[in-house]
Amino acid sequence: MRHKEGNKREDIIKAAIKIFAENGYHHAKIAKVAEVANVATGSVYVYFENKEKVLLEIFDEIWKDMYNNLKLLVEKKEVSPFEKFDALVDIIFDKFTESPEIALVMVNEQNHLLTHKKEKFTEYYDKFIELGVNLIQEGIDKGVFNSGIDLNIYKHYLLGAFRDLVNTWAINRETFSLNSIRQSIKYFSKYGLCKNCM
Amino acid sequence: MRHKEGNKREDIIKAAIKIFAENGYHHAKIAKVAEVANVATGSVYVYFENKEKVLLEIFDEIWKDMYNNLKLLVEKKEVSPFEKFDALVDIIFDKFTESPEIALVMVNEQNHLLTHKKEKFTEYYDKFIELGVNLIQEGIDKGVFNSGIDLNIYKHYLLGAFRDLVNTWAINRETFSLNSIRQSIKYFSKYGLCKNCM
DNA sequence: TTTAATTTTGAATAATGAATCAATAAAAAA
DNA sequence: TTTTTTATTGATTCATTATTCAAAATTAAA
Repeated sequence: MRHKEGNKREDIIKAAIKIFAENGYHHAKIAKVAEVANVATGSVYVYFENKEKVLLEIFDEIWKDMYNNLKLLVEKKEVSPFEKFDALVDIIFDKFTESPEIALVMVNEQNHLLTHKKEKFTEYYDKFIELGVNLIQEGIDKGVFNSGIDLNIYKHYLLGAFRDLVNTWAINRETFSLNSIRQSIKYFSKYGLCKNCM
Repeated sequence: MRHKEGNKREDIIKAAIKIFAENGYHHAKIAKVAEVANVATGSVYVYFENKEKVLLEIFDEIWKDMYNNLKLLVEKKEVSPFEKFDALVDIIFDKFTESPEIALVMVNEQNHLLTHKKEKFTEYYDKFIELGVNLIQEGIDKGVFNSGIDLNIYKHYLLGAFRDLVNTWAINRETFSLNSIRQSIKYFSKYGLCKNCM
């Protein structure tokens, strides 16, 4: 009997990220994804049930990876809440530095999926958020983070800020350096707008 | 000769906001928009060149309105930077309180339009952002806002946070009150995460 | 080799829905 | 009232593209 040759599944995912980033999910054609992946159109449907499942799979892989990184971080006892917060920012930025296309797909498509999901969105997203919230709660408990913070609201505040900034960078890379954005997020998040307010 | 009866153009816009919010722009059908607006499918194409122009018109109206409100605010000499900042937050939240559907359409579609625009996105968006940046710069100049802030980055930070929070509220209205989110944004923006850091 | 099992293919299909346009309706002017 | 002009209609067209599936290709086992 015949064996599956190469990593067609992986090739399709990579091609899909590229094409979805270029055109947006809705304007992306499966035929084009297949072409870039160097497989036949039909092969996409051997590996994935339909177009949306390809997108969901992309998100699953991304959030799974980021969740695993965050899990390692959270467990470290010797690291302070401030250092952990910076490291959390780094986990996300490192992922997007690795692939701006992923950043674009996330910014443009994740929200729509979360809002109109018929399918379950990846569990790793929820798990990631949960760990992030724990991390900040730890800082509050230790008395170094502001206790006036509503964590349920704060997590969206932070995520939203990320999304817009990463998008800004991804479509405008000559103007913004990813590193300056990374540093700015760390700064704003900690110190806020107000000078000498506390 | 015949006169245009009623406000078909307005009816179509209103219906489109509703339908785009429910299904997302890409899954929304012009036939359905026409049905909700109580006009024939063809009438949509009398008032708008194509589907995308309907969406662009929605954004134009929203940002025009918010820009005009912000303009009035910025001109007030007697109001402090802090009060102005709170008022800026209120302008956006008031718009979304007025119509959660608008919030959803903005959160889901604006980014994609900005990223992949062939058409020019509404000028009022840029103008709004510009005024917002001036407002914060004023606070820095007067010595009450943190001068370490990179405004070009901060504007996206703030907008992004808005987007995610408003979206969270719009799809999850039993859990989050719009007012608590409004207050939280004002709080986080001013004080940040860090306790006694400054 | 031959057969069998499985993968890969891509042209054909089928569904979708944006956009059109010829026909009709309504109001104003003659 | 009749004519003219403009607005409205919605069934139809037509391009697009996700998905299918029968045939071809490939490899392993017999």
